[in-house]
Amino acid sequence: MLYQTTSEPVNTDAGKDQAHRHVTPIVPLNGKAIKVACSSCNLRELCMPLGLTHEELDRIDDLVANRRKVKRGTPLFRNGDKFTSLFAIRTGFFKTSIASEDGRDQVTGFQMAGEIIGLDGIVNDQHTCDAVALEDAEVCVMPFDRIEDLSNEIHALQRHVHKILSREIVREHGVMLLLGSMRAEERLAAFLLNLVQRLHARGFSQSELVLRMTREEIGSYLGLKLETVSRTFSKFVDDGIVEVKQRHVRILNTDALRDIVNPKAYS
Amino acid sequence: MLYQTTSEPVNTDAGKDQAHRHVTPIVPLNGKAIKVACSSCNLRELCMPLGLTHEELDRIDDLVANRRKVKRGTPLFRNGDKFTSLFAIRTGFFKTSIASEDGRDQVTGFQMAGEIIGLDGIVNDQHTCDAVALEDAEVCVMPFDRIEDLSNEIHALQRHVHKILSREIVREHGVMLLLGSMRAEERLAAFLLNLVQRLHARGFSQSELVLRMTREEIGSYLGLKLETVSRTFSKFVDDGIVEVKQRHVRILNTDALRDIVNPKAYS
DNA sequence: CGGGACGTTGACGGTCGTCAAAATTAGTGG
DNA sequence: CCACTAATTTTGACGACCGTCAACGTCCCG
Repeated sequence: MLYQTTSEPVNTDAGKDQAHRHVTPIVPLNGKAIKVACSSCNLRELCMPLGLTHEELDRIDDLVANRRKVKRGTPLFRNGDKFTSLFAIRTGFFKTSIASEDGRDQVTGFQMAGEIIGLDGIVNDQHTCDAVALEDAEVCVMPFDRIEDLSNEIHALQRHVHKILSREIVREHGVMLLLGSMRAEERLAAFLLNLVQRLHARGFSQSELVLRMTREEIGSYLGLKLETVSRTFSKFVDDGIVEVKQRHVRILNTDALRDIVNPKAYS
Repeated sequence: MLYQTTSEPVNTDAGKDQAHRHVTPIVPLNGKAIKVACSSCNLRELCMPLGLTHEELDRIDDLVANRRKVKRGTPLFRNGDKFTSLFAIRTGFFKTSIASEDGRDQVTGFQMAGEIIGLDGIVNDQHTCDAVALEDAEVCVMPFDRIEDLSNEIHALQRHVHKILSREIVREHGVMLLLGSMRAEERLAAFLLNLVQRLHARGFSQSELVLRMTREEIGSYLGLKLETVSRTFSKFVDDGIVEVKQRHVRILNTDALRDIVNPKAYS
């Protein structure tokens, strides 16, 4: 059998069975959360620029106005909401999606700890997508006018903001390639490789992961119907490439997944 | 018949038969192009922030290091090129595309006068897509370090840069929706409506346009094969929605196109 | 005027969407 | 803790949409 019990953790690294457990918990002090401090946050290297001076680090702490908890299934923001802040994910897992007038919707991304969410709102001072927590989450609220003010003084921050925006553009180019030219198996293989790579960068296993989203949400992201996603998972299992037990996935053959994404890549 | 001769202009507005003819020509002075000046450019409202003071406008002129002509079929930049500058399109028409390792490629956008190109290069100081002129073009070269320096002093410019990046993210969300959930007819209808809307914002007709790209390039952008694009055009013609003569398109029924994109939108 | 790029159309097949039913799990309230 | 209901997932059968392959037509440019 794949796992002893389905409720058992999947991650092999002890102490990391819960997603993002390695994040410092917030200790209440007199019933109030202690001061937010990027400078002492162990996700800093993921969301903040490197190479800041000590003084700059202190000032960066002011970026975060407060933190906000978001319960699973609850929106962090919705299409049409006024845009005031970007959000850095401390813990939890989000999806962003847009809806067309006639009710179609498209998941535009899945975001995890250390990633920045809300960039879509800058252009019209209003969010154009929904961001929903797929598990209980906590985010750092960074008012955008503070970001703009501070990035005038800290050049590395200005540069960092530009890079974050540009990175999102490049990421979406990749999704366009996926949606525009890949078949179902290629899409799902690329999706799994991307997820596991990002999780690994956060200290999780390279080969095991827990999907936080439904088959339907995966399908929406990949431009497939949920039945196709399910069938494709089953095919991967038949081929011995992965083991799947509900949302627990173990990758048995990473190279096979890579070959699926890149059929004719010789090296 | 549709047009008297195929070489005749399609745009109904006299004096705008050539795309972007309304752009001020660059007058050579002593064999050298005259000084670049955003402050006197009639595309300013498209690429630059509004509401600048006179003094700020003068400084903005320094953003553009020089201009560069790009011949049809020639790249403005290529994947892997070092990133130094953003480019504002003065005249002409571009496509941007990315290639996967195994040779697939995906057109990620078509850009016209007043639009900014090169945003993908910021994150890793290196371009990640190819930008190729689809007709003879001219761009303003804006070194990105100048942009960053100047946006520290001119708040409206900083804000503007953020909005341009965010706008591109939102645009790509729309493309993802199209690629992920629309059928061929819907995709092509959305494509035509988008193109004609952008052209109209530049003073061209609301109902006629000249495609600067091949069926294959349209197909790559829309996630379709060129035959499907061609067939879908033919269907639109059969249905009396558009007239098509090669790359000349006249939209006869805009509402029908909207209905195709948004099948169940009642109002 | 000739060659090459581009576009159109037809026939056919594969991939994936649709519809349906059943199985498994998760969530809720007693 | 358990029972019950809703949500999610799996699997099958079938068909539509679009990709593939091929042939032909048109346009453009030297």
